[in-house]
Amino acid sequence: MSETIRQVLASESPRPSITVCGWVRTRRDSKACSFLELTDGSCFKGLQVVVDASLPCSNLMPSILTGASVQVEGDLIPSPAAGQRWELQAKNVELLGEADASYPLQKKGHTPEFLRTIAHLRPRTNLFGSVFRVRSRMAFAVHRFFQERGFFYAHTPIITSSDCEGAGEMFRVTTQKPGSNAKPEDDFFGRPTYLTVSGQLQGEAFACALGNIYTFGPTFRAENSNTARHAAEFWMIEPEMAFYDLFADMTLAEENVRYLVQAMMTECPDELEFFNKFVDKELVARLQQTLDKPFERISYTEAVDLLLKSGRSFEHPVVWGEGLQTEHERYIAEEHVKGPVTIYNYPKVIKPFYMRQNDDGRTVAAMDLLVPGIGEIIGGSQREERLDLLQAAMKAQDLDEETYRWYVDLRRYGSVPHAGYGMGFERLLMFVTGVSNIRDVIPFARTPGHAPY
RNA sequence: UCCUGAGUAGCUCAGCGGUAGAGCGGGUGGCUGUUAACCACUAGGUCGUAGGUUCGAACCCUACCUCAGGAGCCA
Repeated sequence: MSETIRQVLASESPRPSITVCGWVRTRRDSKACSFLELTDGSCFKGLQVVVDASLPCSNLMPSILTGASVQVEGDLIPSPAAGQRWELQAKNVELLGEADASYPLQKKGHTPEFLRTIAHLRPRTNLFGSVFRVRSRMAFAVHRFFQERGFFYAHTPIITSSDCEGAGEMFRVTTQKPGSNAKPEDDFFGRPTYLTVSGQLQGEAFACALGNIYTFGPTFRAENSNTARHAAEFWMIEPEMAFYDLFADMTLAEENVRYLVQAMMTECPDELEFFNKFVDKELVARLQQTLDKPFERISYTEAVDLLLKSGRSFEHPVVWGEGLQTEHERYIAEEHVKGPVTIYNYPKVIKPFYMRQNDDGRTVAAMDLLVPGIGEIIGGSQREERLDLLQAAMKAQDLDEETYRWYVDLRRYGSVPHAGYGMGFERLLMFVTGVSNIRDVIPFARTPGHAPY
């Protein structure tokens, strides 16, 4: 049975006769021996394998090029040379799978853009191996955060007939043939159905039964968005809490981000060091500051004021009642606050019907958590729990109450104050790794005109 | 979808009207307990696609395709 390189490198003492499998990162030949740098994805570091030229298997060396897969049997000994603590003195090397000179991954000089074109091979690189190990760790940390706080994991549907208003264009789900004129009533579900853009509405039903719940699953948006921060398929974390108001919601969101940053720093030190060195030299400082300093909170109205008083000329004018533009959000997070900031109480005219109306009559209890470099990483709100006000908001936004009957029922029977938010998992990963394009934190990214794998 | 920029060797790029170049990667030889090893030689290109201008186009013009950055939409 072979061991992972992660296990081997953690050894406290030399160990005879172990077996390791992996891919050759590079081979260097010397007079008396060859050096293989072996990685198996189990950790950031590779294992140096030394193959003595006198071994029968050394005649394999010329065919062991970068990318080849091998199984090595040998003794783990302290490395006599600088650069690594342990090395594997090979007794036998078996070539499992050759990689010829056309193997696209070389020892240096690859751009993320090129690696995107070989998404099936890029996890073998330092950068993407690190990203996807971190992705796994962070996903587990998300569950831990909520489970430690007594939240229940709710599986809201992927196929849905309800449009979570304001969340964006939806992908249609149908079994009808292309070009068919069949009515929705004749389709598989007897009504138009879509891939979910949010589990929030169903999440509210579960929060109003189990108390605190969260969802964590794939989400789909058919927007023709071509930016470094948008994907057509992404993973979203959506907690929903009964008896929470907006401020409790914001506090949980802040703790959530901080917990995950802490997890990144304590659980992925090798990857963090690599990202800080090669991807974003400010990363560690920025993450540390996220832990050290409390997040600021600024109301939308205060935000508009400080933008107007900033003396900065923005491309888009700052007007109360209109959405904050990216340049405005960036100014607030990156220059004014210089750290994570939550903006809350937005004008109701720019927000969806389910957000709770404030007493001023013109704002709703909504919040966005912005982080430097990424922008919005969390968007949430306290939900409108008052039946009459919810119905009025639906009417004002021209929504058919019949479609949302079950949702309105939650206000009809034992309605309670409740709140929740959505956190973009990939945006979180961008924040904790410093990787600047969402396509590089998803294994096989889906964006407009692009789903080749 | 809009704006801007870029597509030249397997990869990263130089060349910007007059014989297609370098580094890395590959091959051969040398040297060496090496560390993105090193030295020498060598193979490798419809210069994104299609038109056009010109005696002559990788280079100038037009359209299209692809990618990137910014914007909108949002997580």
